[in-house]
Amino acid sequence: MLSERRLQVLRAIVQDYVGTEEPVGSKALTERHNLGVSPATVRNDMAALEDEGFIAQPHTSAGRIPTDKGYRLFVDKLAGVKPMTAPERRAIQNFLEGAVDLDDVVARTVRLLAQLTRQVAVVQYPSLTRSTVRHVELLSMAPARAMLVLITDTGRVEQRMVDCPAPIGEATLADLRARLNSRVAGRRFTDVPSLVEDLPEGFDPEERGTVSTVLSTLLETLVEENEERLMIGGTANLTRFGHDFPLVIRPVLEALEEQVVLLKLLGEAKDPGVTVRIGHENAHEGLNSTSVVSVGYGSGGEAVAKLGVVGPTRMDYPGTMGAVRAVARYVGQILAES
Amino acid sequence: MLSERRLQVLRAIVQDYVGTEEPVGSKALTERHNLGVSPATVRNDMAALEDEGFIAQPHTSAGRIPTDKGYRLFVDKLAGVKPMTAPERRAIQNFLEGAVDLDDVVARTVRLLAQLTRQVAVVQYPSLTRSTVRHVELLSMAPARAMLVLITDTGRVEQRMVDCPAPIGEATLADLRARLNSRVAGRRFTDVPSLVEDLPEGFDPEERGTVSTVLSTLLETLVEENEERLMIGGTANLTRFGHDFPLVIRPVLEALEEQVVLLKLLGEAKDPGVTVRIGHENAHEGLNSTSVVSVGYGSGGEAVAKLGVVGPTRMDYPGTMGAVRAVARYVGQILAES
DNA sequence: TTTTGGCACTCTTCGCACGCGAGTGCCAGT
DNA sequence: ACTGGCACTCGCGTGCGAAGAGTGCCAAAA
Repeated sequence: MLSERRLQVLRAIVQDYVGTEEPVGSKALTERHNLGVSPATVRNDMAALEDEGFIAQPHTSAGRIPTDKGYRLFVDKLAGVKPMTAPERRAIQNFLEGAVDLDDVVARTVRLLAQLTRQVAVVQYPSLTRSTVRHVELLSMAPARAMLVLITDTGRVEQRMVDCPAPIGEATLADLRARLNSRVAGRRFTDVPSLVEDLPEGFDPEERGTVSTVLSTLLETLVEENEERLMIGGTANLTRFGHDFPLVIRPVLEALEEQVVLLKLLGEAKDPGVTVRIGHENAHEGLNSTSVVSVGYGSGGEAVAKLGVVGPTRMDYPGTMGAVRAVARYVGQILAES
Repeated sequence: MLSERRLQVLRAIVQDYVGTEEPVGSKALTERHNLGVSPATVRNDMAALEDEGFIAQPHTSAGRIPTDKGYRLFVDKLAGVKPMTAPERRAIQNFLEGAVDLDDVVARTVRLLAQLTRQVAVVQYPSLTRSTVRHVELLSMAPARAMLVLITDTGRVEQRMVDCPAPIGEATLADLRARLNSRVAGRRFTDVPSLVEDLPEGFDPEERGTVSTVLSTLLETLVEENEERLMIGGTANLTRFGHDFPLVIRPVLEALEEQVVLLKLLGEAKDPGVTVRIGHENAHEGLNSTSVVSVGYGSGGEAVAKLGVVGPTRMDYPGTMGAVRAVARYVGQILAES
């Protein structure tokens, strides 16, 4: 087990390294933090910490830098979440309240997160399994062509063209719309398939083809709606990665363009609070030199989506976690109001 | 005036520099291109080209690199557009044909462009002044709350909540929907305001407030719809910018996040064909070391939006222009079909 | 007049040696 | 268990010299 002071030394190393971006040595440590012991003692502690794998030295005779494992310990045991100051919280709230619709909320959230953390922000659109259908609309576009519009309780709208096997009359369409809505309005996505299963039976045989075409399109749309989208921003902050960044930045940019990767990344975090994944803890290897700080957010008490930031492992964890948590909280409020 | 051979020298310099990314000297030039003259002659020509401002040398006693003005001449007079090969064209077509809806078309186009040109791709969503309204839908959400859904001929759907001053009945809503559609369906965005101007007059006095609220929301939505959106991709290709890129890449990333900037950028290109803006020709100073190759595309003969790529001034102009033109052409086809 | 070969000159780049300084590890002493 | 001292290791910056690429200019040839 590591003594209390050794943990303090680790904490000091992380803090200094995050600040200076340079390997930190024993002497500098004792000067900047008053640990009450001499450099020699600190050296012993550092040697122990290195044995345990919490810190490492880039080359012999250079200072130490924290390893992923070191950051992990720091995050878990040595540092809390740094709450936002009152003015910051007000600024967040004000900025988010200016949003006019869902897209705008997400867009503003991304900007805000990127600005607060000076890192790359990722925000998932709210939706998914807990979503319910608010309304389904059917419009006739051409004799054998209809448009299906799906509106969800989170305010998202999805449309799809439906090519019918046979011409369809306005009356039938209106009838179908009415029946459809009476069954699925207010219901969860996941419940819809079983609710509409027997719907074609209520129609004339020659219309059933059309009805089931419409229904299967609806089901498809629901599934696609489940495949969540997300928005990213603040990629310019990637330039903060460090001097060696040309090699690091490329896989990160590639990963950020693969929405699938990001969604998986956010999805992995099951923790109810703020989740931190450090360096190699990220499954995607392009992100092995980054840390991801994420948290769920949602309108009610339930989390309906995730948001977070991607930055260098050498980041200000307490501050970032604080910002992410605060933003999630206020976005939740905004969503609940609208 | 510049002699024919001097232009050939400039062309050779541009080609070599684009290929090698290194300043090109007189000797290397005569070796790689058989100009039929000696290095000394080429040196004289280079001196003349430098006097005219087409090329420059980074330091004394290094090779020459083209200036923005040099690239400009190259693009205008010395190089044509390199057409895509037949297999490439087939690949483009196949890839785009897999798209399921408008978003997907745009997304695929971005990927395609980024891959073909190995640069950052920008695609504007089709829409704008020539767009027409396909359908307007009104849904009751709560007693005094309605949802307005706007569907355009390009397949885009926009929705907006409307808070009414007074409760509104289903019947009134249906009535309004019918009247609204009979007036605006099929009409251009720009014509809508005058078409609905006198609509409230057909309603009971106590309903007029609600009606005009709905109408003004509709007009707002149309305006916002006009503010076009765009999608970008291939940012990982920014790492191709060169060795010195840390400083260059940052303003570019910042510019790419400002959709307004990009829209202005694309909007500036009035040329009916492929437009190339080189280096300082770009108004936004973050993009002063990039070139933008763009072109309009559209479903019919008319261009409804733009697409293009952003890359280093040192780029393969003929190839890039060919790729951009080809993609625009096939996207137009796809849009026309759907 | 244009082209060419030659030549001197300018700079950048690279390798190398050197010294400095930060930092380490170890050990003996408190 | 902590501390001070000491020898050792490297990385990093500096200065110098050689190499090489490229230029500009000039006088001769076409």
